[in-house]
Amino acid sequence: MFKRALYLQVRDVLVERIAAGAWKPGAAIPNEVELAREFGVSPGTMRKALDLMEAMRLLTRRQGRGTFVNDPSSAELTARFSNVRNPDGASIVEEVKTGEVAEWAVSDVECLRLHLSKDDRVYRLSRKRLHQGRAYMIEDVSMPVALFPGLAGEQSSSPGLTELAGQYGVLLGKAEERVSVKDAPLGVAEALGIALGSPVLVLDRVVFALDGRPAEWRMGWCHISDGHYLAEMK
Amino acid sequence: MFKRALYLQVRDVLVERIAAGAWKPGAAIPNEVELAREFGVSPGTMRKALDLMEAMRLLTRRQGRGTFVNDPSSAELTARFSNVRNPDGASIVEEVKTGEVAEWAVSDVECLRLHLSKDDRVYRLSRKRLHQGRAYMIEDVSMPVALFPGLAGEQSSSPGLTELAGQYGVLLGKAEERVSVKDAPLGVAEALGIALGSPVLVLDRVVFALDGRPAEWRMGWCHISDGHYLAEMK
DNA sequence: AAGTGGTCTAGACCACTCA
DNA sequence: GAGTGGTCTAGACCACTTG
Repeated sequence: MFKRALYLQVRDVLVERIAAGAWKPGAAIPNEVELAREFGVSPGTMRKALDLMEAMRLLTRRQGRGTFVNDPSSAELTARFSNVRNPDGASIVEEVKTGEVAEWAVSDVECLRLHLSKDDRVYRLSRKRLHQGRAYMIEDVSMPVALFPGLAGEQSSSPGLTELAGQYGVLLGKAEERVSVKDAPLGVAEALGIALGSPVLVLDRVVFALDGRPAEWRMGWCHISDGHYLAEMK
Repeated sequence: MFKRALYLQVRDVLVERIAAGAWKPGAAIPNEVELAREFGVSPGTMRKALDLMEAMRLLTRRQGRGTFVNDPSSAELTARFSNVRNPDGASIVEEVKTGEVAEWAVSDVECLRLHLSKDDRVYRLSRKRLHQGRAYMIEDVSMPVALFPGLAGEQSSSPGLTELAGQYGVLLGKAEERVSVKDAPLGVAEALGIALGSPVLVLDRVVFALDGRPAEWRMGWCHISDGHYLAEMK
């Protein structure tokens, strides 16, 4: 018989509580000893559970103040998966134009990237990112219907992934991005205002939820004259 | 008066012990209670220090067996900073041709990337990476003389950074890589066997030691027909 | 059976924040 | 001064590996 560590069980309950919205972003949660009493575990065990949640970027603890639920749609957490940078290394301050959301049957690539079956469905939309009035990236985005049910009907122009994730109780974990160089096809070249066949960075990214389910697949075609893509490795 | 946490002080001593080679890669270190006794701290404090070192990839602990020093030149730790991948996502099995090592005065870019002063000196070398007999990347590498004193004299064809770091007691931490697209200049095009002006991925990478000092700057020009650069974000 | 790391407990005291 | 998280202690017992 397999016995899951107590601090992991405690963490999972607390994570679920945040995903369900029982504790709102920005709010303080009960202090460590109180939580330990509620769960019937020792303070050390509760502390270890909270340590893990801080590492998952769900909580922020401040000595003398308390423990707070992070806002997943905060600038910091939203920028976490955007690696396009200015020459000086700063994140690009940008304007985003989002197209309409529509529901479709999955394509083969979507099956692969989003770990779906042939008969699953996805929402698709496209975006254009501008910097100083010039388009520098266009994106095709796909999200599983299963994770964001009823998305298409609700809002014609969708907010970003992090806002959606917050609304639907999907907690985001890691992302994987495949970067390559391709010649710009016609639609891309027109949208970015560059010559047909100019080389562009192709950014093929999947964002995963904390439980490992893929939450978003995005193909980006990016033309930055002076900037770069920044990868950090630990 | 500022008091550094005990477990951090303990960790620093242990890290220094590994850097100095007092504990060899692959060897087991004393068990937790013995180490705790030696340092005059409680087992819990020693455990926290060891936890941190495991997160720094310096140690591996195995329940029932013991705690072992990681080999920094192992395949796993060496591949950590190489993000070029095959279409199937696997790391490219490769052959490397390394040029001669020579000592130079720093250039402006080296000053910037390696955090050096105008009058510091660096070792430079170049490499060519082959896959199935074809060159897919050429690299210009610079390393501070201060971190690897006497490198040029010792060996004409240098081993990789991870081996050097092991020899010189430099423990590697994180890396930052700037990725962009450029037209291949003459030397690059010739070396890679592509047309002059073909677009290539430019990989501008700095590897940092655990203490934050830059240990290596590498400019790579990479042409992969079907593969990609893989970035993971946590 | 002996030895290791992994988990869990139940406290104590310190450092910081804020009213 | 009251309340919070951060550190530290000194044990106990469990799960796993090896001889």
